[in-house]
Amino acid sequence: MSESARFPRPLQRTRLYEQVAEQITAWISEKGLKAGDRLPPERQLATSLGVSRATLSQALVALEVIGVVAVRHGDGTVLTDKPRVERITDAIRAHAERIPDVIEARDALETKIAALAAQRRTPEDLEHIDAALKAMEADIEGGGRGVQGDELFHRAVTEAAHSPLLEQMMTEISELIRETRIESLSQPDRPKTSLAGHQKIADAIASGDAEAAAAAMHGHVMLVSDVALLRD
Amino acid sequence: MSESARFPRPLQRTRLYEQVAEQITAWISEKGLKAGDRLPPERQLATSLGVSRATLSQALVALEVIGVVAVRHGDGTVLTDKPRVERITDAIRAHAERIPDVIEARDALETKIAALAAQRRTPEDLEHIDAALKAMEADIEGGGRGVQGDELFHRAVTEAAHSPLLEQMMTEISELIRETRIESLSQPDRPKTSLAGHQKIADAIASGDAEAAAAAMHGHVMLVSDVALLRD
DNA sequence: CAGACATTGGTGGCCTAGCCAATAGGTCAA
DNA sequence: TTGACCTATTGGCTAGGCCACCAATGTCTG
Repeated sequence: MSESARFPRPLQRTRLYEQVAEQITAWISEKGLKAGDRLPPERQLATSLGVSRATLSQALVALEVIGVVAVRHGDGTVLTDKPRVERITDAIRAHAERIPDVIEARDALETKIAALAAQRRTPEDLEHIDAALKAMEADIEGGGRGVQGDELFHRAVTEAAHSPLLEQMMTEISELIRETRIESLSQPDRPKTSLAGHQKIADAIASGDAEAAAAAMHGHVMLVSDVALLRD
Repeated sequence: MSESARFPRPLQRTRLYEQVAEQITAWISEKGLKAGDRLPPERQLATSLGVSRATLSQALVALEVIGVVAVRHGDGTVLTDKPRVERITDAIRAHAERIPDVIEARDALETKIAALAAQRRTPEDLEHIDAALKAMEADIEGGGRGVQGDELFHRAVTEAAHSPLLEQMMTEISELIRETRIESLSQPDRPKTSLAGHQKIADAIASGDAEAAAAAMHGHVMLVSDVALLRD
């Protein structure tokens, strides 16, 4: 190889790994690959792309940083669905544990999300929300705290809003929210109260009442807020 | 180390390049390096970090993707002036131009931000807001569209909210907002209307009325929304 | 002397070759 | 069935080398 000197350089100082990364993403969407699907082994991919393993590795690092794939030692390279956008999370955590900040951000995002969900939810969305509600209920009756159901519920509502940007932002702070969530649900009787709050939100969304949904969500987040603030 | 058996799941899959990247960033902030400053040559850095050049190269790719450094062939590795998190921007833009999504996200964030600003603004914050207002006014009277003043105003309000997480999120979508902003202010008479809206927001913030500030901001964002939607 | 050109040292880009380490899945004995 | 073990497969990382690029310096020419 290496007859590239022939071309007058398309103005771009494109690094090889960038081209490789683009080809890979193109290949992914072309093949319609989804989260969990595997990329070919590095050695094979490298030869089929006509680059060295080192360069391919750089491309994979780039894709990993962006959050497109997850490279697993000894296993393979797997497509990621929920990109690891932990940058913000890390930044915040590194600075200081600021629970109130998280509450504020959550309130801002989820209130709007609830309102949008009330307007846009499809029957499928309502099913998901209901399923999450039932899961949480079952867990609590069994003595659990309903943490997983709680998370499912909020994710279902977020998806029902059908707003990619807001969903992305929720994903970014989801990890921070999780911490406050666990704390909140650890309070006695809190799970039941929380469940009731969820039901109220779900009802408003189901009935298409955006204002009521927003209000219910706001109240719910504030409830969690109280608890979180107690620990200071 | 390596007593990770303590935790059932964590399973530390730290890739070498990640550690290297962290060490480099640590070294950067430790040395207080700024944009334009140079990192040591790869070979030197590699040996001093005790890794191969290939691994160091991966770390640099990661940092390049994040936007911390720019690697220049034949010249060296230079710190970038934009430690930005353009991930979202890129992701959205790559997918499709979704103006409505931006409006929604902006509404969610800025409504909350306005409310917080009303409660937390310091005298300095009010000064900044007022200065932005005046700048926009002067620009418009001079026949301009007040784009810069508009941006200044929203940034000042965001800072007045004193909420790092929300501020971070605003930064992330600021570029997307800018596009809609320019479009909106291109409409005849829109600059004046927009200025009036800003004044209303500023007054509410100054008087400490959170609800009024939120309502005013919401109305303002919706105004922009109308315009943006017109172009479809 | 001034400007164009060639040289050179330093830097990153990319490759080849190879060994190490983790994982999954099979085999076989208890 | 269960558990320990083996092994093929796959990624992780290193070493060493050659090439391309850039900037500064030196050199030649007009």
